Amino acid sequence: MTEQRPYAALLAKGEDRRQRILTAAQRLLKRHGWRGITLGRIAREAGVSPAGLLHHFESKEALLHAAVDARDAYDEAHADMDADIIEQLEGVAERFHRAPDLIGMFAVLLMENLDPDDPLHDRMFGRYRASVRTIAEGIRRGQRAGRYRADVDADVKAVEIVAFLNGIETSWLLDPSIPLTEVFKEYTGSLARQLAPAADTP
Amino acid sequence: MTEQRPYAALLAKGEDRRQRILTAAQRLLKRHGWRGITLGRIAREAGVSPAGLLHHFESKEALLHAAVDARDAYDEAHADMDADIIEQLEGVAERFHRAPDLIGMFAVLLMENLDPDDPLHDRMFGRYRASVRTIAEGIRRGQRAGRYRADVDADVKAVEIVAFLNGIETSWLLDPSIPLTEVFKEYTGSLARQLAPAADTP
DNA sequence: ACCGACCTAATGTGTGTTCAGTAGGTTTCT
DNA sequence: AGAAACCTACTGAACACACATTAGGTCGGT
Repeated sequence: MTEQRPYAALLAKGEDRRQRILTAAQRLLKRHGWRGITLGRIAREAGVSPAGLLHHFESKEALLHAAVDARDAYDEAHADMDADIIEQLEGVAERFHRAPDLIGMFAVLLMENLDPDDPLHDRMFGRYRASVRTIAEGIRRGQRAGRYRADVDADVKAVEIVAFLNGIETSWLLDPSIPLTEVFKEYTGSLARQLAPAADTP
Repeated sequence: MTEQRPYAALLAKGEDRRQRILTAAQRLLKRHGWRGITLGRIAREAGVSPAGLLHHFESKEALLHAAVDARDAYDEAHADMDADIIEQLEGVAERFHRAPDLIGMFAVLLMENLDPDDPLHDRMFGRYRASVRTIAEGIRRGQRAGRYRADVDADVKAVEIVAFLNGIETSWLLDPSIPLTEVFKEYTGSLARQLAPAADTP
């Protein structure tokens, strides 16, 4: 595979570089945010000159969007819609370990784009709203099916859940030594007990 | 009170200006973070020139620390140590509304100082650790007193609680229209049910 | 003479971006 | 077949601007 015609090899090299820039950007964005990182630094980590980086991404902002696109693609690939939400939540912790940069980058970017004028504000805001809506919908589905008790306000609970997810992400970024898996298990466990219909509360 | 000797009035004016700079800084920090805001902008909002601002605070970083100092002072004034943690948590929502800038600024600054080289990293990290420790201690105290069931891991639960607090702060900054009070009530309620000893779980 | 509270103007540095220019490979026109 | 035009993947140097900070000055009060 690695022996191709020279031009194809050239293109492959370019694509490889592009990927390296992107992953370097993700790692650095996670740590410093997009205001805290410079094109030069990303370029250096990827082994290119700043101008070389701009050959692949037409501006710093374009690179930023590309990094977020990658996260979107990752999520879309791993979303198992119509599974039980509690089961889904249990799977989230694993994703933290599997794609730490992609996940961690997000919480940082969210905080850097609170203002409507910020470049990613609309994407972030839309994403937040979508998360809450999806989770609320999942709860309601469970309630209709009788799997969850009906006296829980799905919208309020959904906001709580998203808050926990964002918060644990933050804590984990600040202090990677926290017992991530246990905390997830604890939270989803208590969530399950809470949503369970009267009978099987221990 | 406003009619004093001229020199005292001058000093008071200076002190007033300092306060205005500080509160302007807090509001802007909440929205843009300290990397996203310029001295000039803060100065303008406070009605001073950039150089005028630096007359009161010797550098941008000093201003930042002063803003965090204000938050520390606020917290110290409102901490009712040795109250039940769940009751304490219930009071937190109210603080959000009472001092939105002071509170909101914090979550933003936390995210901007993840790296050990960042100027506020040590303060933020120390604060995070202290929060977790305090809450865990509160849970243990309740367990020893028999008010909480003993089979909950206090350290893990404390991490969860802090994550929720940080997360809800984030959500609220992004979307101030969320039902903050209800979400707090929901979370503290489920926490109470979970920590309650066997008998009175509904 | 000295102080606090400022201001305007200049300085210097960091940084995103642009501007040629080089080295190779490919397509197209004659 | 051979040259001209064009492509991708870059680089080094220069540019332009934003922004924190400094220097020096003004003004009123002690």
